[in-house]
Amino acid sequence: MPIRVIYDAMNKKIAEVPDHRDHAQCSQHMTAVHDAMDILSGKWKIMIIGSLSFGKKRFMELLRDVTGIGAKMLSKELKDLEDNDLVKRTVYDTKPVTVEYELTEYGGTLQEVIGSIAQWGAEHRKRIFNK
Amino acid sequence: MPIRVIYDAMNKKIAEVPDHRDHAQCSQHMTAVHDAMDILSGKWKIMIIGSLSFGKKRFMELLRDVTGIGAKMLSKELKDLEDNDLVKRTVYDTKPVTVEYELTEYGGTLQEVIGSIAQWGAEHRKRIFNK
DNA sequence: GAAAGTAGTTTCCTTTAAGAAACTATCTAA
DNA sequence: TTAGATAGTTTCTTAAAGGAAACTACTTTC
Repeated sequence: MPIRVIYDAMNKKIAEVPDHRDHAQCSQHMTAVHDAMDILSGKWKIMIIGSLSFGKKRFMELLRDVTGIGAKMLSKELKDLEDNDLVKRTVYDTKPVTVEYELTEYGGTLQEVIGSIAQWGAEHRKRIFNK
Repeated sequence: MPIRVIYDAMNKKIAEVPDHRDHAQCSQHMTAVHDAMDILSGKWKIMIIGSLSFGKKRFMELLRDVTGIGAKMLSKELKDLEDNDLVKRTVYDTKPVTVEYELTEYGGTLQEVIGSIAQWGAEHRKRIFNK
């Protein structure tokens, strides 16, 4: 809990109290961060979204594109993304079946966030290398 | 690897080739994301930065503020953040010792990123609840 | 001299994330 | 009829993250 310091008229500290105002604001912020990180954290989700931002992809294409991922992880991550309405899965009744994955419009809104993360990461990398 | 489709003058597909252009661009993007996520991922780092964005804090204060964290994790995460020049640790020669943690100027630059994550997270939460 | 506060560290344990390999089921082309 | 491609699932195993509790070492206050 953040502390709020109370001063008197002479600007002398008279008390420290838990700052519920800041705390409420801060914990709302943290909840929001947590909600987003649930979707962004882990080794693969951002890469999958990144790959899909280039257009529709089939399962096997993603398996090739997203370097290093295995079928199990890909399948699990795609399910998670679908559950969160970020990715749309379409099955075509061809033989053998074709399944296409694409970003939903909502999934597209993540690109801004990812962009902001990437931008900071790029600056950070520069900084580390020029040390 | 993304695929680039080549069309002839009649706009008929004549070939599909691996798109190294997109791939190079994309993988640079991914590296940047990865660099940033190294710092942002995990259960605690963003919360610690969030707490420190309200001002300097001492170890025990952080232990109370960052709900649920234990001393071991806090100590480890603070070291990581210090190593990355995001947090500054100052020891005062009082008895018992006082140690203060604060965001560096560079650490402050993360607030924008975290803000963008939080904003998306807040919208996401609304969306989930209004379903 | 015991209790409580400072700032941690150490040890042991559990949980979660992730990966490798084998397997299912269906279909096509050689 | 056998190999290869589609889109996965299942099982087994390892690696990494995280947590609880006890412990260090020092000092002040009761």
